[in-house]
Amino acid sequence: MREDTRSRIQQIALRLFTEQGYEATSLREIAEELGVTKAALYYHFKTKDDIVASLADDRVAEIEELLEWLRAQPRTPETRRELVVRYAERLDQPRQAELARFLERNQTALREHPKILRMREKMLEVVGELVEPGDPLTTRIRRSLAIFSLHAGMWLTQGVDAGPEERRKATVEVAISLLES
Amino acid sequence: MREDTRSRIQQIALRLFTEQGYEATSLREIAEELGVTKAALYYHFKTKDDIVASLADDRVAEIEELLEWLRAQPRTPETRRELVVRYAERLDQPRQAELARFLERNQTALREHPKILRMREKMLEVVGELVEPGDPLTTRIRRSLAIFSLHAGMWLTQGVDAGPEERRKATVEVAISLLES
DNA sequence: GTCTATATAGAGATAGAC
DNA sequence: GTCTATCTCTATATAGAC
Repeated sequence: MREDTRSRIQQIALRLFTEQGYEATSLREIAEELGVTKAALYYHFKTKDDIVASLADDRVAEIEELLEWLRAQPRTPETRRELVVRYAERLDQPRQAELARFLERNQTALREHPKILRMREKMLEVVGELVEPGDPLTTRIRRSLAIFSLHAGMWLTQGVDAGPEERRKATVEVAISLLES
Repeated sequence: MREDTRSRIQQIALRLFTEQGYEATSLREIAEELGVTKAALYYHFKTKDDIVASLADDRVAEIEELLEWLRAQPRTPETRRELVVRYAERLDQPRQAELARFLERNQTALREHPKILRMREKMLEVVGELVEPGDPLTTRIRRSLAIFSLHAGMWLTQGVDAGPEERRKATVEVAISLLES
């Protein structure tokens, strides 16, 4: 039982956008990998932009879910640690990892996309929940960097002689240490 | 006494590539801002790719200079701190800042560009000089993150009620703290 | 060193048949 | 839901005059 075509388009587009870049990937390429013609894509998505929008939606939903959870918790060090762990877990799912990579790597090309702006806002809100108004600037930077480092973590340890699980654990450990002070 | 056209092309291209993305910026736009025709650009640069190459060269040269200095020093905590300070100073020059932003934001579009590959190698070499073979994985991550955080620093503190100098100082402080352990 | 004019290619998108 | 065929636009790049 194969997946519906719409999902397959998203999946292939996501991979190609991530590998080659959004602008550098044509609808022809996507169609070819899917084994259909360009015109077929237009039945499922009104524009190329719509494909991006559908992808960004998934990521925004994930962040919003985390944000909702976060706001329902007391603002304690334990909550912040728990957020980092949850964030890392979500980011560890292959689909979310690829989505995040795509969105990071194509910031410029997508800079004015409404869905991307919304995602950026949501991320700022997450970081906002991690700090108090009176916190020093260095604390703000460190806490933001905690989230940021989860995205960078696997990249930073590439080429190191260690398994993915070990690398993941080390990344989370560093992120958590960035929450202190 | 106006600058030579070649430099002006680089300058305008760098700004547009950074603002809009490499693929999204056409030679027509660059020529228009410069006040000449597309054809004139081709006198100064053989291809669009050549413009990128000339830009990347500047950045690679800067990193290589730092790397040379670094390799001439003893591998001590003091040297690492000094590197972070020097790196931050270089990154604080407007041209290097813009170059770095351009190269970061267009990683995907430029992923196979020889000059970009070279730059990535050089960055890995810098990080390599900051760690010892026996260091734990978390140390590796933290030290890499120190450099990384200098790039992210100003972005992470955007919207915060603090002057650029204060933000810069705080960023360097966090970066240096990441070197410990 | 910059121009006009043009070649060539590929993009996103649509119409209408099946 | 997918096809063929085609429109329109814009891109990189080049030739050759001035």
